[in-house]
Amino acid sequence: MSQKPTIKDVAKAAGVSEATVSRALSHSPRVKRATRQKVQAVADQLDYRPNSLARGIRVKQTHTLGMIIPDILNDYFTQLTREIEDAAAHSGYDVLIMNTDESLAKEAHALNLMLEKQVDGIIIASAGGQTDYAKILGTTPAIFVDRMPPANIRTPYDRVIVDNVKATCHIVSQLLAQGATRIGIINSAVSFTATERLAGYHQALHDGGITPDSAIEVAARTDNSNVQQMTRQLVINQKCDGLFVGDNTIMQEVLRKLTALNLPTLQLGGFDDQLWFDFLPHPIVTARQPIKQLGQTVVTRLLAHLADPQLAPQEIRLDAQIITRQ
Amino acid sequence: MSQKPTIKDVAKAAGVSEATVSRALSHSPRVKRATRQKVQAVADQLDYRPNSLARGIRVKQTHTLGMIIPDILNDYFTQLTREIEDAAAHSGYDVLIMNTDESLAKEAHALNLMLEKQVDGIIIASAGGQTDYAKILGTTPAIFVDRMPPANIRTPYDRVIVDNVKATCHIVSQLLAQGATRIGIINSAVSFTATERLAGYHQALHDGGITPDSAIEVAARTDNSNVQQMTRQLVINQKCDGLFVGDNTIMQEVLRKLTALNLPTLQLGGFDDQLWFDFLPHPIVTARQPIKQLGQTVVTRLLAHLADPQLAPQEIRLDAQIITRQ
DNA sequence: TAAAATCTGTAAAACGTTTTAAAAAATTGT
DNA sequence: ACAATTTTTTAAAACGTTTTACAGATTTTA
Repeated sequence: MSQKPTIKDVAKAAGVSEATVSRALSHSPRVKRATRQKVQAVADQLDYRPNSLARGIRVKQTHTLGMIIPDILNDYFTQLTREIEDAAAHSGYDVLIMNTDESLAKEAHALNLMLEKQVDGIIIASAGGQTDYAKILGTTPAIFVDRMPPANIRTPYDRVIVDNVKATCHIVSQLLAQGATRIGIINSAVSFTATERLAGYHQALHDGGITPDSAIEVAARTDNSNVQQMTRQLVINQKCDGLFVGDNTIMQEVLRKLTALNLPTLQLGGFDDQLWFDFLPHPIVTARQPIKQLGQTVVTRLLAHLADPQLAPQEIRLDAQIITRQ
Repeated sequence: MSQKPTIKDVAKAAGVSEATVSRALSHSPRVKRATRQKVQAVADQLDYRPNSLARGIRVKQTHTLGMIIPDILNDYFTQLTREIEDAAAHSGYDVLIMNTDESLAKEAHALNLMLEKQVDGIIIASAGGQTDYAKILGTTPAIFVDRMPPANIRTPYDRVIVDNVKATCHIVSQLLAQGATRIGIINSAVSFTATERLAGYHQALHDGGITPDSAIEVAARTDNSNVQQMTRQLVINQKCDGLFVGDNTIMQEVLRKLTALNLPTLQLGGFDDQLWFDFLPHPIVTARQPIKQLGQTVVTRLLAHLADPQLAPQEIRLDAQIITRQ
């Protein structure tokens, strides 16, 4: 029946004031060694745990960061999340993670929730709409990672992202070097990164002296089962001997189709390396993002903004690592 | 410069008391239509968002559940997390997710944090130590999923879990039916589920009239790179023609070695189905856990306990689905 | 040993909400 | 028109902390 003990209970049991308990437990120098120990003992004995809600309301800080990701089932984002958690924990911050499922409604909900919970700052991998983040966020600091808001939206925030153009250009060039002559591209229809990856693809073709052919440039939604159809279209009808897939999740469906079609000579490239690519019959060329570094950079910058709200926003680009197999 | 608006600001701007604002925004019937609309308008205009910390401290409820998972990179747990988020959202609850990385220290930290944040209930996939959860949790309701505390620890909590014995027995029997005669097992050394899966393995051997051989029963840590060595030991030295792998993560290393060894006739079985198993040269037999149902059950039961703290704890077992390929 | 300085402790205010108790306003019945 | 009732609003208390301003001890200085 006993309710949770409060600081008042501890104070009474230790024969001391609430203020002293507070200070004793937060290792303030303003309490004698002896009393601190007495208070600590009583607190332990009662299993007292300070109510961080009450604390948060008083000190106007929660030591919590919010993180918004569009897809918790996407390996890339779970890895990124883990690195961000680590980096944050290192600085004494906790991370409240919310998954938006690529839905703008859920993203809005998540943002509101985080603001109501008074997170000190927010890390956003955007779901990609025309959201006016500045209006929603108000004075709360934020930072974007991987998925940035569209260019026509004014964002006074930092952005941390991999150089998609450069990386994609490398991958496609590598496919060309491996002998491909006609390389198709299947891109994500929604995400911010798609535009950049398409640019990189074009760059590589240009560097290789190849004229782009819009017939072999397609965009798909990740939940679209006709990715398989598109794959067939490109490799059979259009006779592509190379294929670049611009999205993690889409890659799965492409592989499913390729497995069925059994085309051992197709040159395949994609973004975001997966461990299990090693076990596939097809040697895939990928860009491995420097996820740890991304995570650390994000946290470092966000904390810097917490410390100094005047800090000018900037865009930080990191290089991906190209993985070739065989 | 402007600080976040509080209820007081809204009250002043709307020419009404704070109490009225509170009631207007929470759709209490005790405020006139006209005033509610006026208040709502002012609140919108000021971008007012109630401070849920303050609210939580007053009503002693946060409408938040905590969820503790041992490995955010393990597909099984991310999927489970997602289902739990969905189920919780459906009942108006949010989920605070924390990853323990299989570390008891991190698990303890996560538990404390959640309690301090006053979550209404906690969902635990245990990291597997001798933790006295009842002592830590105090009066906070909790429920275990997948990874339960060891049998020697008294737990007055619900437990939701798949029938590992039965599922493993099915898988191994299937491998036998497919022609395997000597099936080795590589199990996780740490997790709770390992014991049960070993039992299922023995059951299947017994059913098939085969005498177990402890030389081909090994346990590994997921971070242990000599999983590859163990694999070699079993399939080369011990001449196993079948292999059951009791853990998701360990499976990856096994596959790496098998790819190198190139043994097309080996019969392979594992727990937790992965989409990409479809793309592998080896047809793997797996148990697919009813993750959606697990998630829903967990949330339903936990909320039931919130509503009625007297509810007797019980263990709920669900059946896994066996997936055979080719 | 008195004055000054330093430690250690306390009472009360503050944080932003919700809710209780009571007052004010509107509505109803006669 | 006025009492009785019901509806709407408010002032103040409460939630569990931290912190400010102050006071009582203790130590240092001269």
